[in-house]
Amino acid sequence: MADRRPEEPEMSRAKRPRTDDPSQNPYLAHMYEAQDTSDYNGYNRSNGSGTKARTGLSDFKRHATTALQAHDAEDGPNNPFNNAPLSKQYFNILKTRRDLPVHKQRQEFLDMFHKSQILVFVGETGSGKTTQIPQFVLFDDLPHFSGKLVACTQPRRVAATSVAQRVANEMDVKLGDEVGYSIRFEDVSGPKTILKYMTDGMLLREAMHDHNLTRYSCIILDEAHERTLATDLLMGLLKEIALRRPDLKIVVMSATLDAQKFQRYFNDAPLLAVPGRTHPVEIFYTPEPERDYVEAALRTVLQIHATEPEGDILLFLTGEEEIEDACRKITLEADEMIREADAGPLKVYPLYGNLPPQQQQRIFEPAPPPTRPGGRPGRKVIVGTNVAETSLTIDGIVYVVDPGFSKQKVYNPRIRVESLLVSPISKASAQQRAGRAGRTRPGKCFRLYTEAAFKKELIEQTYPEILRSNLANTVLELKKLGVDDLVHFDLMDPPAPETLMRALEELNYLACLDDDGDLTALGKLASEFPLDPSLAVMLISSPEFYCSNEILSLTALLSVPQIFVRPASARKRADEMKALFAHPDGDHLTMLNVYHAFKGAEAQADPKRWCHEHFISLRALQSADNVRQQLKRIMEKSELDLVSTDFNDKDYYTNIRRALVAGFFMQVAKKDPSGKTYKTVKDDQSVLLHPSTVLGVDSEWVVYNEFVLTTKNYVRTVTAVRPEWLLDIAPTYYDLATFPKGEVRTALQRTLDKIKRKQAMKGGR
DNA sequence: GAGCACTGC
Repeated sequence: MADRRPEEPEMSRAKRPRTDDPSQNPYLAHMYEAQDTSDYNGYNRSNGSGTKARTGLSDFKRHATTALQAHDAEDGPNNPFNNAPLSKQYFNILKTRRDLPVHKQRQEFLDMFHKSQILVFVGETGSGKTTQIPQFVLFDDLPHFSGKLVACTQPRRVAATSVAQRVANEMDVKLGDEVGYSIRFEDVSGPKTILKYMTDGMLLREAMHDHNLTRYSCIILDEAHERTLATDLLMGLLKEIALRRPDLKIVVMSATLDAQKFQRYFNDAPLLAVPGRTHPVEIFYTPEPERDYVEAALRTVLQIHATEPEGDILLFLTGEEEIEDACRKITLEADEMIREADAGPLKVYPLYGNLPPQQQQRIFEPAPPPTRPGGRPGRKVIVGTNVAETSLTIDGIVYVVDPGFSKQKVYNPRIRVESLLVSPISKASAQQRAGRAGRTRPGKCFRLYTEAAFKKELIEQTYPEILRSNLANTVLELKKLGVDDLVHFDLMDPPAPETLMRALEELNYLACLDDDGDLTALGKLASEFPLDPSLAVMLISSPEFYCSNEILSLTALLSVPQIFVRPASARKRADEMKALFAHPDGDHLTMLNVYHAFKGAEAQADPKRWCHEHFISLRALQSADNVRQQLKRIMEKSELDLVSTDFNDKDYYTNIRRALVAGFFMQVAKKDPSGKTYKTVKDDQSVLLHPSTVLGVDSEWVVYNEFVLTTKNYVRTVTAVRPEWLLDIAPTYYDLATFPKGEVRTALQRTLDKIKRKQAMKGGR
């Protein structure tokens, strides 16, 4: 395969496009959609046909309006929602809005909206659903007359903010007035707001304090097919709220594939489908399975460059290292092709979440021009992770190379470990990837697997997040949301009973749930924090250990991405810098040292430079600062004291280590007698300390923040603790009467005996 | 001796 000459047009023979009935090809479906030319009831009539100027929407009857009425009101001259004169820009945008596919079905939408409390809306990309449907709702639901709001949820912050801005422009209002958004750390909405875009997690938070979501007259769940944890929980809640609140309207918006599943779930709610506006994408498969998907991907990219007409390439790989490696290799090979075969210039861009935003933006740079006038056209290649599948859309992509893999979170309830695994993608994902080739013009998608594999081996949909996660946090949230009977809570995909049991058990040990499974006072408090239960419990307990200021900082640091930067080109220097902050008792204390140094005068004088010099991520620290502020406000509201032990006190660090145990007593490992490996307590998993640790090998007992499953089982971010603290701080979990027999129990028993002897001596004196 | 896809509160 490696000796294949680039100019050989093999692809047309080996990777044959599908030739079976094209109308059955789901990827070409949009070519065959019924040409809808009906402008029902003359609704699409031209502008200015003698309709009088209308102010406001005073003669609109709620849930009995027509598309025509809304159309007239939109034509101005004044803004129907605030009576201000409409701008020229407004009318320009209005014209383009009326060209969107959803516009044709406005009346159809309203008819269904009137008849049904819950409505499922399916719209492919380019249909305009995210921007238009909420506006259609506004003109009929008239939330401002009842003092309520229409909410539209998004899985991601960027989507919530950018769509809100766009819709504010479309409605000719200032962002934050009639149209606003609400995301973590930022609420741009006010008393005038009638349409609020928000993250699904944010609406879930609101539901915790208002179980009926009474502020809202209509809730639109967008991108429901993504099945985020928050969306799944919201769907379950909304199903219940709908019964308690007949006045609440619910619209669930999704991509086509699983529409019927949503319909069924919502008691056979009516469904409205709107075609998208994309170009056909031709799909090619490999005739034989590929052994090495990275190698095959590189080969395919280079072959496209050599043989296919102008157009940019998007290649999907699984992770940062793989991507950087592939970028290097493609660049090298392309340079050779340019030298030896007069190929056009090729620019390669990596794209993954960890990339600084500035570098992420570079993918939008135009493809390079020909090296000389009249030469072969240039091309850009983007090598990206799944971010390119959902979060980011890049126009101009004509070729997609899809090896069929992505890293996915998996949860093993038996050993209570979440990990990332390179796994085959789903059919839905493959379709989404292919669709990226048809945004600006007809494109091609090269799948590096056989057609038979696609049909038989790929699952239909990626498993929803709720089936792949530790549910401790979810269960706590549900309890706080007033869902007492978890087993009968109607989720679209109920998680495995074992996963639920594990979560309940974990929360019971953390004393967030009592033995009846009811929320305790501690549990209620913990649910107020946007944190995992163990972190929340550690934070809430920290005043008892005289170090809540420090644990507050540490909790924030543990909730953001890795603060230590270690570029491949300067590993040694980075390690030397990290050593400056190292605390002999562990990584938690080391992180705290970094934070304190960062907040010191020298670093604050020029934080960017200081971080760069010390191989610290400024972004991570700034975001930790943000999180810290938010957590601090919640602590103050909950009347939790902010205290510190004097830095010169010998117990300063000891107190912090003891507080760690209060939340992480279930994440403790003990060194094996062999002295090399560790065993997790209770689960008896063999683990190694992650090589990034500052901890020496002489620590008998450690708490760890996370499990990392790669080639070996590692525990990362570890700090030394003493066994007597475990017995003292978490007596229920470390109850030796019920503790599994083994080395760990024997060691704990010895510790207990020692404590008893000491006490006896004291008492005997 | 180094393995964090992505999102969210």
